[in-house]
Amino acid sequence: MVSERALEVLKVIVQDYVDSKEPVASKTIADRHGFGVSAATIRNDMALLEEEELITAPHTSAGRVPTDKGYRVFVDQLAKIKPLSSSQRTGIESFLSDSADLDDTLGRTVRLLSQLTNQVAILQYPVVSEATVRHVELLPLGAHKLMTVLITTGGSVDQNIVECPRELDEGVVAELRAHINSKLVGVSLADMPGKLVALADSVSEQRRPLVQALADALAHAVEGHRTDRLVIAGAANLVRTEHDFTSSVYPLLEAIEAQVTLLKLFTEMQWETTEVQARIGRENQGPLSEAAILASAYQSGSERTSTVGVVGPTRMDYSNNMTAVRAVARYLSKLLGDDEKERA
Amino acid sequence: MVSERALEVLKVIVQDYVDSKEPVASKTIADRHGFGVSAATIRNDMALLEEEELITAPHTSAGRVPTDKGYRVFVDQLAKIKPLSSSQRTGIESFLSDSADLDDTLGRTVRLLSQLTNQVAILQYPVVSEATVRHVELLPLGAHKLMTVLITTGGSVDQNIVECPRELDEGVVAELRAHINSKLVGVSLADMPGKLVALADSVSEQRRPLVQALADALAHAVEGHRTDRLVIAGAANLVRTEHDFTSSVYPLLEAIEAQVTLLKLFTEMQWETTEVQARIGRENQGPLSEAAILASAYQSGSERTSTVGVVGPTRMDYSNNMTAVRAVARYLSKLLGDDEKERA
DNA sequence: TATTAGCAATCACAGGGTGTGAGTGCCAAT
DNA sequence: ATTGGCACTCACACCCTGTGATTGCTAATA
Repeated sequence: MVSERALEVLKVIVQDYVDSKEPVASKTIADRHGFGVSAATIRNDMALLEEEELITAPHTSAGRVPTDKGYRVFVDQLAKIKPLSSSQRTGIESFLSDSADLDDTLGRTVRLLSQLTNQVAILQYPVVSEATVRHVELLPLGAHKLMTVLITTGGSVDQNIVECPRELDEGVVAELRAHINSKLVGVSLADMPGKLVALADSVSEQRRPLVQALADALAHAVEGHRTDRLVIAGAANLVRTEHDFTSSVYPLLEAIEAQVTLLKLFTEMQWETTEVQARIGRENQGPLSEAAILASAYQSGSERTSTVGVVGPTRMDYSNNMTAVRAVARYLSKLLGDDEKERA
Repeated sequence: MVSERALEVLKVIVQDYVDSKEPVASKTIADRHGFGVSAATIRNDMALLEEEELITAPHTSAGRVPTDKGYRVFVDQLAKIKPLSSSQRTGIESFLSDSADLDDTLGRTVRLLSQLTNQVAILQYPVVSEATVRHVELLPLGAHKLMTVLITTGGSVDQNIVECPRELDEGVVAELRAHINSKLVGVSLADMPGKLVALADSVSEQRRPLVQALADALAHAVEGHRTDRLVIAGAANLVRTEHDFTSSVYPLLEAIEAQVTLLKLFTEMQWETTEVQARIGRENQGPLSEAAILASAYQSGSERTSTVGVVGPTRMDYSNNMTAVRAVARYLSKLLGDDEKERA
């Protein structure tokens, strides 16, 4: 078992190392922090911490560096979530004031988080699967194309383009629009697949091919709606901190761009325990095994939650970044969770 | 003036250097390519090319490397736009088959271009400023929020959220919706600002604050619509080719993410001359001065064109990449330019 | 038992010297 | 105009060494 002081030593090592990027020596600790003990004593504690695999020495005559496990203990037991600095506070508040459209808001938010943390920021799109259909718009694009627009009570808008075999006139389109809306408005997205099948059967033989195509397009929109997407900002920060990764950042950046790995990770996370979760180094498989991910859930509708977070090297300022992630998640909940009133 | 053969030598130097990343020696050229002259002769030509600042020697006993000017001559006079390889052709064709919604199509396309070139691919959103308003939808989000949805004949959809001072019931919303649509449908985006001012004056004193807020939101949508956006894919490729940049890629990646530099560049480009334009190295200011940009215009509506291209190190396979950029631009023109029929 | 001082041992790293080889530049010959 | 020959240059890799930082251990101490 490690002593109380040994844990303090670990804390100091993490903080110093994150700050300086240099392995931390026993002497430095004894000198700079008020432990009131000599370097030799610190060394004994360090030997203990090393036995527990919380720190490691890059080579014989170097100071110590935290291991993944060391960071984990730091995050779980030692890191205090600092209050926001005033500059961070004003940054967030200047965002609160400006309420533009959803895409814009999410884009700004993720860029804000990236700037607050100096890391790559990741934001999962809100998913509102309990939303219902608000309106379906049909929109002719030339003589042979029709655009479907699906608007849901969740506020999302999905567009699809459908090729039409025959020429269309505005009258037919208006008629179809009215018919489709009468059948679909109020239907929940979960029930859409069934209703869409019924839709094609509800029209005359002659119109069936076209309506079938429209139904497919809408089904595609519902499906694409379910499929999560990520908004990413600050990828340049990965390059800036490149030296913190032993291998190339290429596979990491590639994985972030491909999104699938992170989406999987976000889906698997359990939010019962803590507000901000951390995945550190080898706790992640594959290309993320040299990175740390901090993530927090935000309320994106009445029940569903989505995830927002940052990705960076394991050598990052956990306290500061966890604070920022939490603040941004709360901000998003406040902004998007309001809809709850509507359904309550 | 440089001789015909000297130009051939330049061509070989560019090709070899792009391929091997090593400075190209006179002996290598004489050996590997069928010039039928000795290395000494090649050296004379190389001295000539160096005088013209088309190539340069990194140090005394090294081969030669093309300068920015050398790449320029190569691109303008020597690079043949190769036909697409069969794998490239099948890649593009497998995309043509799948027509989903606009965002999805653009996203897929830019990822395709990135894969074809192994560079960062950039796609400017289609802008259709001559579009007119097709429909305006109002959508209550809880008791105090209203979402405006602006649908244009160009097929774009913009959403905005408006805070309402007072409670709203569905009847009022429906009334407003009908009124706003009666005033705005058919108005071109260019005329929108004026019409929106008139809109607020057309309602009763009591409703004016709300309608004014809605008008502002729509104005914001029109404005945001004009503001170009970029879709980016394959940023990881910049990291992969990092060693080709003398300074860090950080400022470059930052500039690409910030978009403004590239948007400015795209706007300034003149498309009368060639189908694919190149901007090489120091021809660009600031963070792009070590990069090369290949870009081509595509038809995004009846008159307006947008731009698609790639960004990479100056040491890139210009022939192949120009081919890919041109092919993708043509594909997009075919896909989006169809609307022309509608207006003809 | 916990702490400390002292000291030998280890090892990364930077600095300096050196040799090698690749490639050029130039000159005289063709 | 082209070529063979040769001296010259210079980056780079290699090795060697000294230095300094830091630890681990041991014996003394509170």
